[in-house]
Amino acid sequence: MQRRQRLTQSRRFGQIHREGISAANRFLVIRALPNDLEWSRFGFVVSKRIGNAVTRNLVKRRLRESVRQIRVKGGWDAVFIARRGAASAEYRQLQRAADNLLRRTNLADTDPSTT
RNA sequence: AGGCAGGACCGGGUGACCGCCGCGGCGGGGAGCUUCCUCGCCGGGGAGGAAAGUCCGGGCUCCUCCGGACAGGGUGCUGGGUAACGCCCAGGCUUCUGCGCCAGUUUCGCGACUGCCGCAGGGGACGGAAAGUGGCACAGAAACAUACCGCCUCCGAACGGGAAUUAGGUUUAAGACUGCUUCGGACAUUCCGGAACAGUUGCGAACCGAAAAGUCGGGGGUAAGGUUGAAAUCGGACGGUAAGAGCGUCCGGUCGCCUGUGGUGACACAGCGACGGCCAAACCCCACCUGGAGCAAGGCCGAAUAGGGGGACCAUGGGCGUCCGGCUCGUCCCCGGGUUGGCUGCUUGACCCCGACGGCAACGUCGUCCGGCCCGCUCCGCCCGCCUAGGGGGAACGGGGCCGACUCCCGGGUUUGACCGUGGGCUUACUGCGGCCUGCCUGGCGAGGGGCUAGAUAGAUGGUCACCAUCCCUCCGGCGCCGUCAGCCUUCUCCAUGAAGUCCGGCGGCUUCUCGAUGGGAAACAGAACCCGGCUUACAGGUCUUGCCGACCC
RNA sequence: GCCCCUGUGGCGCAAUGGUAGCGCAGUCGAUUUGUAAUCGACAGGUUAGGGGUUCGAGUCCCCUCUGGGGCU
Repeated sequence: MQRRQRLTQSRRFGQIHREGISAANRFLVIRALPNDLEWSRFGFVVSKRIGNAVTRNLVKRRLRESVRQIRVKGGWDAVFIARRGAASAEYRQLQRAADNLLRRTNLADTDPSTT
């Protein structure tokens, strides 16, 4: 995932948290808000209650890989928040959970021609 | 083989596809005007032994004008190592466990207990308790200043002893005995009896008449003994004493402004003196160290917003106000601070390995602020050149090579002198040999080789597989072992449908061992965030090595 | 990343180095027709864990763990 696809500003995280739309399942929570760019940006929140530094990094890496594999519409900022079960989940379970949330918030690009 | 303990090390490997973050090179595009942004290709790099906990120590940065002292904090046997440390190494002391030896007590003996010493292994925040303050619950006489009981001694008085008056004393005196004299029995120096005198003893009577032990009170001595307690006034034995006491002796212990010897020192040994409870991870005293904050330190850049300070414009304008004075609002410029964002600090360092030398070890050292020459690289205010390209020249820093000088190290030779060791000698003078220091001369393929080294910033190593190695589980087969069945053979016998043994085969099972193979699973603790040195804590599995125990074989 | 604080019965809190306690909650009994209130009795603790100092540790010292807070 390239740098321009990442959320880096703390102010933007707070704005998305306050004003964005949300959805959740047992592994993840998503909050999303439109931006003015042609591409979408993502942020990942994995709190200390998930585990130690190794498992937190592992969860973030797996989430980035999952979002990279899924085609997403442009023009959105989305924040994924890991819930407690995400530490013990397999990679494929996380990928399915992320895909599920992106479809439910209508962010997934279902048209194969616009990739 | 295996087990235990210590030390050192590793912390899965290879490959494919898709991805991430720096670095170098080349190319395209954009901003822009010499540096950024972005895209593509190529090359190369990318988490640890603890990156962790943040318990110590340093570097680095900022703050205080500079310096000192106090407070506060820390450390605490000695010596060494280190940039430094609360870390490391060596040693000392102490303590625990095991073994051995010796002595004592006890036992018929075996043995048991106590103590000294030695060896091996483990532990120790290990200065000072005769500087002061404080604490030591309960129990106990008593917890550090004394003396409750007890023991000994002295004094006192009521008692007691001792009251129908004891021991004893004085007087009187019955009686007894002895000696001498004398009388009588017929006589007698003998036998019996009587009398006088002297001596001894003394029933009885009269009179006098204590003391000790013991009880109580008081004074003094003593610290042996005393239901306690975690701890009891150096421990044990003998002597000694009125009773006792390190009061004395022997064995042992602790301490010391003491003396001697050894050691750099802690300390040890011997002598002398003393015997003072424990607690300083209670206050404290002594010695030493220590300014505070921390990369979110600090520096730089640009923009926006609100407010602050200064200046200019006030001929003007708005608001308050009847008006004036006055207050407030305005426009422009500058200044510094805060917030936010970006850049920087930002990664090669007291680094690691091998070798040599020094050191028991930890660890240290392995050339030079020197001169000259050459090479490569960078830069240029000089020259040639239109100016680029290029060439020449120069400069400073760094790198490499060669030569010289100096220093160090090592080796050889030699002179003088001092010292040390050893020998000769008349134990004096003197002298032989060796060592060491210093001076001079001279020599050296001598002063080494290799390796690693991330820099993210919502925070980079992942996802999907394949194969190989490690371990575990399940299943199957072979070998092995056990049980059972029938048969062959051998031995015994009471000669049969008996008992025992052995081999092969069939069937069933497998706690363990070995080999092959199917399927499945496991693979730890854990993620750099300025950088190092330690400590502590977590950790699957594996490798090497040392010591001890130890099966089997020779 | 850095700097601090806390941990005691189910809950909230005490305890000078000397027997671990108080209130609420719980259980049983009494009282009441019954419940609440009230009264009486009872039970419940590895003082977060480990090690050390001390005769003796919840307390003093060291290490670890847990929960929480602050800086930005």
